[in-house]
Amino acid sequence: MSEDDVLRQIEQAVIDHRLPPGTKLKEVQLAEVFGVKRGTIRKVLSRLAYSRLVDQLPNRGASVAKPSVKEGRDLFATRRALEAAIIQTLTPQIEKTQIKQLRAMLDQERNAYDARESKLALSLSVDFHRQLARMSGNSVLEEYLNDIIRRTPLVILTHLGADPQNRCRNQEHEAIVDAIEAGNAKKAVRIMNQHLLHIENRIESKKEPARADLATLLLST
Amino acid sequence: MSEDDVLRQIEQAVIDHRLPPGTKLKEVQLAEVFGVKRGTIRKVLSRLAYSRLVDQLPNRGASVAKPSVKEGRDLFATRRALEAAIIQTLTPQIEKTQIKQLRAMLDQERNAYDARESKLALSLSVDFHRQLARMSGNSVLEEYLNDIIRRTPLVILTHLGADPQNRCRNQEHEAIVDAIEAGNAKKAVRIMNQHLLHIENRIESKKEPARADLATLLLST
DNA sequence: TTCTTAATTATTGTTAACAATATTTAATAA
DNA sequence: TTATTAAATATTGTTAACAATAATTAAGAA
Repeated sequence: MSEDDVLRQIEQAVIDHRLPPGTKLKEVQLAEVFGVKRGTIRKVLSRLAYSRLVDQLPNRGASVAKPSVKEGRDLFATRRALEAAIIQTLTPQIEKTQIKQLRAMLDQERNAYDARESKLALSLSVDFHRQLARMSGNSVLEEYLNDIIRRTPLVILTHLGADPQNRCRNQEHEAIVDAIEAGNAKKAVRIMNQHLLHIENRIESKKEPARADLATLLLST
Repeated sequence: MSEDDVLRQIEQAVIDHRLPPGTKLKEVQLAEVFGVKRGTIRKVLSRLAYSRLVDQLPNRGASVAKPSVKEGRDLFATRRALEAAIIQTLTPQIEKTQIKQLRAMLDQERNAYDARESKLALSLSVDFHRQLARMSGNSVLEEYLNDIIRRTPLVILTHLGADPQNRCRNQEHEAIVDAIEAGNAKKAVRIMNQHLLHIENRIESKKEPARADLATLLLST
């Protein structure tokens, strides 16, 4: 199993919340599980740390990251900015064949939904956002959006749990493509913003978990 | 010398174009130069590769990245989107003391310019952009902007050389702060866009260096 | 010469042993 | 008991030797 394989496996385990936030990631243990040397694991862990999926402390190893509510909010706000830029770039230049391709993806997504294939639907829904980024033709926008997309499940999981409500709605995706096809970038951006805010607001409304501030806790009675 | 020190030194060497794009970065050589073990260099190189400052090919080592014209364009377009988001976030929430702080930075910047302290002026000019990001309070926006800022000198150097024209203009920075202070985010964004397009268009106008496509080269006579 | 192949050298990649640090357990004293 | 210290264990970090690959040079054949 290659370094990239190990990376993907751990990433997927985080997304599927088989590895909940805070889980300690021990090097020898992981090396045994995946049948690779410890050096491979060390490289993978530092890559995951770079993309903020794990926290690393010197001499104390790595653990699955626990993004704060603040980080979650900031992540979504940044995502809105990037997705808007993607739509504004894509809309005036999109080709008919690309519209068709997007429609085909939405059909698949809808089918998965209807068939209650929850996991597949989620994955296709993410693919839709990735595909818009790809079609924009701006590789840097694409790169950063993918980065954010990788970080998003951890935020949602940490603060909202695996509630099926915390997902993209298929109709909104369709409305976005409609607006793009009509050449109405502003409208597409507006729907995208609503679309993201729909999830974002659920985080927003959660309180930051009470800081473990001993002084406050003891004096508050 | 620590790992982070080595990273900074190499980064600075790239910015100062003491290490021009394409320069091979050999591990033992670097290890000797900085007086560290090869392992340290290997970690630094993979970090630099992650942030796209160096290219890494399996079994063929690392070299200073040579971003394409396309990548340069994409980078600037993304930067405009992020800087716009930063201004839009910052403008409605900025405090008087922060305005003062920005003004003080601009004074320093102007002084450096007037004193022909070219290198210092450039560095302060970059700090201005960083500071706006910081003040926005969105750590993810800040993180991504810093990423882009790190990549920018390489793009400029590769495609425009060390021409002093390729720099931020102090007056534009002042106009941006004026608009922010007036609570006019739209205007601030407009100026920021012009500001960035001023440099961006110089890349834009350059042709992509003729692809070393042998077939074309041979058949074109 | 010019091309091909082999040998040499240089460079990157991997590994296992060791070192340093953190964590847990056990032992002792109050 | 509880707190404190010491020992044992577990975990991460570093290193130097080795392996694998690439690049260079030398040698030989056309």
